Formats: sequence, structure tokens, C-alpha cells
Amino acid sequence: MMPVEKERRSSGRQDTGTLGKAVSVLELVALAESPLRFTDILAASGQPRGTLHRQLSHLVEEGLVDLRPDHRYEPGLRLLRFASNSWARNQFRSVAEPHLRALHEHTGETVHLGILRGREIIYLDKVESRQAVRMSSQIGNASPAYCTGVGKAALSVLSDERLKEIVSGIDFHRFTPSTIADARTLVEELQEVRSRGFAFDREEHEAGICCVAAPVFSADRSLVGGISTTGPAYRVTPEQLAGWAPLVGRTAAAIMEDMRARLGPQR
Amino acid sequence: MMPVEKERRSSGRQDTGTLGKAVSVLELVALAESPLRFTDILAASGQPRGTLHRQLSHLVEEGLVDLRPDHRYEPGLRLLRFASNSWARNQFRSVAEPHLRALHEHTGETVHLGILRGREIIYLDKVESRQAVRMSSQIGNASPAYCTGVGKAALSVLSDERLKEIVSGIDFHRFTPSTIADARTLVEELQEVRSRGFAFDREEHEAGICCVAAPVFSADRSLVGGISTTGPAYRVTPEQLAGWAPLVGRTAAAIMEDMRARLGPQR
DNA sequence: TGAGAAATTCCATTATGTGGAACTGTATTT
DNA sequence: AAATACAGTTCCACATAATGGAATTTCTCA
Repeated sequence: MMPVEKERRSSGRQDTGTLGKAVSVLELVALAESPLRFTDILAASGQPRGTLHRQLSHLVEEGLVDLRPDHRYEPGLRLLRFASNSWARNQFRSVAEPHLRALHEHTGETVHLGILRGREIIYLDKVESRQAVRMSSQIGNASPAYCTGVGKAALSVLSDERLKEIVSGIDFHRFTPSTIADARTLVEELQEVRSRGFAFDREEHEAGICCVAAPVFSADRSLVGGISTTGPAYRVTPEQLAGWAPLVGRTAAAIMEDMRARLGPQR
Repeated sequence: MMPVEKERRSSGRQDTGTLGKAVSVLELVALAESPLRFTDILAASGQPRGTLHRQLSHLVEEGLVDLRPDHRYEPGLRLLRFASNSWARNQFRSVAEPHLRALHEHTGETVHLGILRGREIIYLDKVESRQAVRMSSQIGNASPAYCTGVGKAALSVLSDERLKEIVSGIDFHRFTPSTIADARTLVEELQEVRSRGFAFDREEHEAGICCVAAPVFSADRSLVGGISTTGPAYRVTPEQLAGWAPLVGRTAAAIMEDMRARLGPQR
């Protein structure tokens, strides 16, 4: 017998045993562009047939995944239920909400709230310039931190140690000609963001989209994120963005003030 | 040794093994009013210490649950990410959306889209009368089918067989004086809904809130739900509701028409 | 600073998940 | 209509990974 060494997962994933594998499968289904067939998941997951079949059965049984009559798997409604509560009760988000509205009133442009998770920014809230788009497609979406305004603002308040750890793991990708595409440039940029107190995104993630962002963080910096005002490049000039910066900064400060008041100073 | 018979879970839950237990714990955390301590979860879950601790560690590791510095567990951001995609890509919802808007334009009141899952209605979308409340606390929320307009509309299009199965499992609870509180009354009411084609909710779930709802379902009725127009009792008279009924019915028909066109007639 | 509560770690035991292979059902081709 | 290929499901000997009682560490607040 020679168990040698069980092939280690490429990403630095710890061992979360059976659950981890099931969640990988769930992720595959949840983030897929369209409902997947068993075979598709089989190929993508690298799991053996029998195992995958049981995993999916259990996920379906639990309502996390739905199996349609045409044998395609799609995310289940129970996910929505879980997320709905966590969103509604998220303290970060609920504290920030009125401030985001106010910021939107002043600027007339779209306002975002995002939070750093690993190397990604997850958008927690959004106030759109156009009318009611309830749970916008953006909420819950993730974007790389290194090329978004909110992301750079968030990164800028991390300790050098944590920052180094994160930056070293970034897989840079040029979304547009102005995307920052290497660690050195990013760190330099973040130095500037630190001294300025806010970050710009000049079409670094999406062509034609710019923003100003300011960091928001809990007292112990265990929660790090940011807010931003975003607009189309043709309408929002660099001067305009710079003009909004102080307001965005004050809004961020007000949110942190409120957080401290509500959550107590320990965090 | 006498393993006798492993205590069967009270609710008709199948065996989903390790995953099922982990999901129960996740649900506990996700649906809790506020972040829970380890001990709270321990008591609520009935799991042994060591086991629960590992389960939570794994959930945290996977990002489904967050452990705050004060040793309290709260739902993790990854849930949001999963749900965001499933919501945005949900075909039922996306087909219905423009129709919901139109219905809202005509009535001026809040419009809901809900889907039946077991004995509950899960709200998939909402167009509010007042200004932008993006992902309202309602979206993703669940309410009992038997006392909501959307729920009764959905139940009314089920086969007698499926209906019987569901009704027999309902745990009736009087939310208001007018809540239907027994199976017989419910079935009678559903007969009426069937012949009328739409359902009313006259303050049966929440005092002061009424609605008219019409069923929406896929061709094979594997997906069953409904749409409704809701308003406060003081403003929305029974006559007003009845007046809206045909419009709500036509909207539901239009949604089903679109679904058939987009998903093909098989479903 | 100490007592008590809460959280975390440990580890022998065994229940549970694993995965290769066989099987069944359903399209597609000749 | 028979043959072929492909997708989905079931099975079961085996080994891994979950279990849970108890010991240990860490927090909390008199």
C-alpha cells in the first residue's frame, strides 16, 4: 500500500474535508453562466462519477441546488433565503445605507459599498443613478481589488504585512489599457492612495468607467472595504472626480463614526 | 454493542449525511436574528461539542460563515456571492421583471413575485411603491403559503395529489384574526381561487395588509408561484382589489406566455 | 487575581464518504 | 429497426474522514 501523498489542491485551500468538496461543486453550479448537465460538472470538478453523483444528490436534497426535469442543475432557492437574511442583517451595510443615499443625492451618480474578501471586493450595496433597480446584478458580485477604486481604497489601509501577503497572490490581468498589471506599480499606487486618503479608478477595470473611492474599516481593521462614486468617463472628468473626493472621504468618515457608535469601539 | 437505531430526524428530512448536518448549522447561523456564540449554536443544534466545533471551522474556512473577533458567528459573504448569481440568472424572475414593473405602473402599489418551495413562498422579486429600496428585506424571504395571496394562488394550481401532500404537512398558525387556521377551510378557499383564477389576502398574514394575487406556473407545473399587488388596508378597499384582479391575471398570463416563448413549450 | 464559563484541542473508534466498475436509460446513426 | 454511443444512475469493498467524550486552554468579570 502506498498512499504517498494525497494530491494537494493547487490553491492554498485548507482541508475542509467532505464539506469543502461539496462547496466546490456548489460553487460550480452557482457561478455557472447557465444550468449545467451532470457531465459538464463532472469534467469541471474532476470528481469521480459516483462521488459527484452523491454530492449533487445531497445538494439537491438540501435545496442548495435544483435539478430541472431536463437533467440540468441550477442554484437552489435556499441560497437566496440564506443570503437575504445575511444581507439584510449585515451591520456594515445597514450602517452605511443612509450615508450612501446621501452621497448619491449630492453627486447624482451611482454609489457603491464594497468589502474586501481575500483579493476580491464583494459589492454589498449600490445606489443607482437611474430608478429602482432593486437587488442590482452588482450586489454580491466580486471584482479584483487591484483594479477597482473601492479595492484600492481597501488595500491602502491594510498593514504592510497583510498587504504583502495579498499582493503576492494576485494574478494580474489587463482588463483595459490602464489596468495596473504588476505588483510594483500597485504598491506605488497604494502609497499614493494612503497619503491622499482616497483612490481613483480611471477606466482600470471597465473601459469608460471611472470612480473615486474612500476606505471604510472597523476599528481593528478586521473588516476593510470602501465606498465610491462612479460614473461614465465622458460625463465625469478627472476634475469632477477630484472635486467629489473630499465628500466621499467625509462620507466614509461618517460611516465609520456610526459603526463605532453602534458596534462599540472594540471593533 | 447496540447501535439499535440512529435517532431519526423528526422532520421528514432524508439522509444527506455530513453535508446535511453542516447545512443545518449554516441555516442556524444564517437565519439567526443576530450573530451567535458557539454555546448558543451548541444548544440549538444538539450536536456534540467537538463535532460542532469542526463543522463551524469548516464553514468558516469555506467562507460560508464568518467568525468575528468577539467569537460570534455570522453568515459569510460567500453566500451573497452565490445567491447574487442565482438571482440574476433566474429565468422565472428575469422573464417576469418587466411585467412586474408594468403592473406597478398601473396600480401604483407594491408588486411581488413569489415561488412555491415546499409549504413556503419565497419572494423572488418586488417592485416597491416608494422609492428605491434595492434588495428589499423581502427578497429571498419566506412566508407560509397558506396565508399569503401569492401562496394561495400557487397552491390553487397544484394537482389534488400534490396539494393534499402539502396541506397535510402544514402547521397552521393564526397570525391575525382572519388567518385561515385549518386544512378544511383552506381547501375550500382554494376551490374558490381555482374557479376565480386569483386569490385575495385580506389581512391574513399581516394585519393591515391586503393583496390580490394570480398564479404563474411553468407548462409542466414543476415551477409554481404567483404575482400580487399589495397595499395597506386603509387605502386599498376590497372593491379596489377586485378591480385590479383582471389586470393581475392578465399580467400573470403574459409572464407565462413569455416563459413558454423563452424556455420552450416542454416546460 | 481567582473562579467559572466558554472556547478549543485531542484521539481512539467507527460511521461515512469514496470511487471504480457495472448497469440502465436515452439519444443518434446506419 | 437494430446498432452505437453517450449520459445518468446504482452498487459495494475499502479506507478515509467524521465522531464525540474528555482534557486543556483561553476568556470574562467579580
